[in-house]
Amino acid sequence: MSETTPKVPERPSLDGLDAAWSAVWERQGTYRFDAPGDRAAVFSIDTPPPTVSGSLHVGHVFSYTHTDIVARFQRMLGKHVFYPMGWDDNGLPTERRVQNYFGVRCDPSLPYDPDFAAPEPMARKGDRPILNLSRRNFVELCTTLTESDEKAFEALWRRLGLSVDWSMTYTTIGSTAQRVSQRAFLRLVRSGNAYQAEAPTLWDVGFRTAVAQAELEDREHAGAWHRIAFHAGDRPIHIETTRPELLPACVALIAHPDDERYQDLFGTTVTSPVFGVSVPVLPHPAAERERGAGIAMCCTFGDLTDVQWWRELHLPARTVIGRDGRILAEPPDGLDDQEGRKAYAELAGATVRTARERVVAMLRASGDLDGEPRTVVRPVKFYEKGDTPLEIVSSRQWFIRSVEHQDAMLRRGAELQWHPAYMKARYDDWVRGLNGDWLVSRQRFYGVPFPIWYPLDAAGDPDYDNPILAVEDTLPIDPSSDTPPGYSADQRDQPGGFTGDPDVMDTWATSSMTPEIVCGWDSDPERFAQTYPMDLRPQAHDIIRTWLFATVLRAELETHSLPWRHAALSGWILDPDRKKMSKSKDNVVTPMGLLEQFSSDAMRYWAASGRPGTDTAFDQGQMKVGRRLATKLLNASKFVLTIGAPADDADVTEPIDRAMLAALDDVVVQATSALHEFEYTTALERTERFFWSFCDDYLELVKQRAYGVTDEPPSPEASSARLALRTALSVLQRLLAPFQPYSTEEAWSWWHDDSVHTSEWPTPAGIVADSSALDVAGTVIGAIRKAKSDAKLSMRAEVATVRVYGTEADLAAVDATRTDLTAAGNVRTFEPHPTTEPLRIEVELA
RNA sequence: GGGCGACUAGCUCAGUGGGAGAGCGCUACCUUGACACGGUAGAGGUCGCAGGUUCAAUCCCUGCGUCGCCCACCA
Repeated sequence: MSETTPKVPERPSLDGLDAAWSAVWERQGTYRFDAPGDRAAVFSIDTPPPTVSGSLHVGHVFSYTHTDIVARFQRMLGKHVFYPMGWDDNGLPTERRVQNYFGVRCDPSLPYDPDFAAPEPMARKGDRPILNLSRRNFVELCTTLTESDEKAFEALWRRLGLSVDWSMTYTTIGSTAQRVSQRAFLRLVRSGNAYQAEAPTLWDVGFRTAVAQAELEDREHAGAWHRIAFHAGDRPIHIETTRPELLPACVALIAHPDDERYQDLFGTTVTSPVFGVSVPVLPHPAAERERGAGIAMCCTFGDLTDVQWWRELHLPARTVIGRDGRILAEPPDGLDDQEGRKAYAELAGATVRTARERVVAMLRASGDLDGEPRTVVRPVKFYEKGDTPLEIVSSRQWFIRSVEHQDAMLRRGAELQWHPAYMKARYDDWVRGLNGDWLVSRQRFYGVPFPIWYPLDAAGDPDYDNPILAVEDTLPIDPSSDTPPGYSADQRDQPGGFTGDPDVMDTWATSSMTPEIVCGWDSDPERFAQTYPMDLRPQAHDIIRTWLFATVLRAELETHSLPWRHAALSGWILDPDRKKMSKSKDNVVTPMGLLEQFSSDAMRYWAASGRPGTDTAFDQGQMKVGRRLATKLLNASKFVLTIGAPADDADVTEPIDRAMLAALDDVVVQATSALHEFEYTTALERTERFFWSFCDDYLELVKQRAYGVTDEPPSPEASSARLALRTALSVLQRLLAPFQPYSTEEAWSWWHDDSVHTSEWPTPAGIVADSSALDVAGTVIGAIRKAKSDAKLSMRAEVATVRVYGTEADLAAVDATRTDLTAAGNVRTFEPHPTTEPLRIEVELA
């Protein structure tokens, strides 16, 4: 670091610092990554690319600050910090936002309109008819909107002071991400780790796409138990169901093998009411005797147990619900009864809800509804971004093998260093509970397409068993517009020609490749060697089962290693009432508004108060405190720097000065070790505590001595104080720099040419000193202050006598700091009284 | 049903096998040559409950309670 003659403003202020210093950092490339040629000298961070579907909220400010604190610490340790930013613009959230924002829908059957111009945003939902767009026009619109969102995101991050290298920014829809994602996928296909299958899959009828196990969530949903009679000859067999509309999809009744009530029925058939379909009664151990009537209606498909029975008992499929969530026009095979077909015709085209009402009416009319439906609220599976309950439909989908890698995943989880450590349990739970391979295809538009085509046979049907894989050199490709090798463009969708895979990949299938994308896995071997495996994955704990798991899986499959050494999980932001921060509230309190109101340093201070993994309350009080700390640092710096320089040959000689520096050494050790463990909260707390006592006690005590009688030349005593003050200030500015980059940079700039953020992290100076000078002086000045406060006097009030009762050591400490105490307390005389008792002070005011 | 975490002052949270802490808020006071976006002092807690281990437990062990979350089940 290069010290200069201090230039301190008349009245330091936080106002304007954010804009001024962000511009300087950008201009000077302060956070630019330069490859050192040595992996050990790099600290690489796998930043979470925030979803671009609206705006960032205070929760983002919270967790991204945590990462930045670590990045700044590592940079000051001398590491070359590899810290890119990404935007997750690919995927459903963007599509939904574009649909709602512009009032449009994608219709892939429409032709591309090259002259299409983006419509004005809708003022209110539904204020004009929905506009249908071709896939390509729709994708272009998605790109337009995300680009403007990303600009706003970057502006916020710069304002917050994230020390990312903005020259390395990536997007998950960008060509690099597409290429990496497609290349990795092709390799998985070749190695057999990706495959396609026609299978029952969880399906969101709102978005009309398959979804993965990881994207499910349970929600409390109101329904009703219906007790319905099947018929074994004249004998009614009652089942209970919450989904009577699936009655025409029933393929069997199932009871537990040991259930005495149904022994005589096993192997026989019964007839469904209304629809008159004959179905077998079968035993299966997954049937629970205690639940409902103890005998279940197995349908195509009501839930995952139905799928299990269908599979294990080799039952037929009777699909009645279409991909749009409506009852199919044609009745399923096996529904042959005339009356039954008539009944079905009344359901065709109806929504699930309407169909349910109609089936119940039919059952009531036929006398097969026993009693009235009993309402019940029970958990139902939803797609986490959807708003209708999931259905299960059979469809052709791509999967990535994960079940067979379970053990390897558990081993990787154990290798990874978790912060906090207990978060590993969530990962283990998830891996152990995997019940199927990862479904990665989505029947959507704005995403990375599968780099795959299928030959069409003479009848024009795709040959799914012999997919045509794209050539890796040509990636990224879009099979809906690019032509596969060996074919010409006019053979598209023609018998004997080819067709492109219509689907796109799940967002996680791309974002699980972020380490490979940013480190140059397939494009920059040199960078890859220097940055991968990465050092840190910071992320929120709610996406352990998705992002974290998927990234570990992909790294295992591609590079047979962990993608990073450490995972740091941050918590959520809660409302002051401890509920998860609500959207409505968040719109009122925007992050940019808060940054403007409190300053970036203040917001960062609040963020730093949330420990890793811990949910934290949104607390403007903490922001005020952070602002106070930043202001205090400016003022204390001004004071120390304007009080005058120590003599050239100055030394820290006074016991109290040495004691202060020794205590600071201790703080440096503690803060450093805490930051190494990602315990930034502890580091800040230790530093801050020292800083306030430095200002309120030490500084007040040595003030008068530091001023000195004359400035030229300063006395050895004055020099000792001045040198100690400057030494401590330098250390404190650096200790606080990761937390409060703006105020520390400002104050540092008053006496240095370089940036505090590229200066060296402080190390202990190795000062050995008896702490009693500082401790005893603190006790004495405390007693003096209390006496004055009790007497409701100014702190400047004169003290006649201070009587000190204490051991020889205590009295010696008082003697050593007598000059400082006399000046700071405005004391006339000290009277030492040797005792063996603990230190006691009597103050006699003048 | 299984698991993880939390429970300490009115609020937000540190903390340690031996003295119960910080900040905010509150009360009173102080404009002292960095700072009123400041300073000084004060009031305020049976450390969720019950057992156990220990010379000693807020801390370790067991059980329970409340809250939050994760996973599973959901005919």
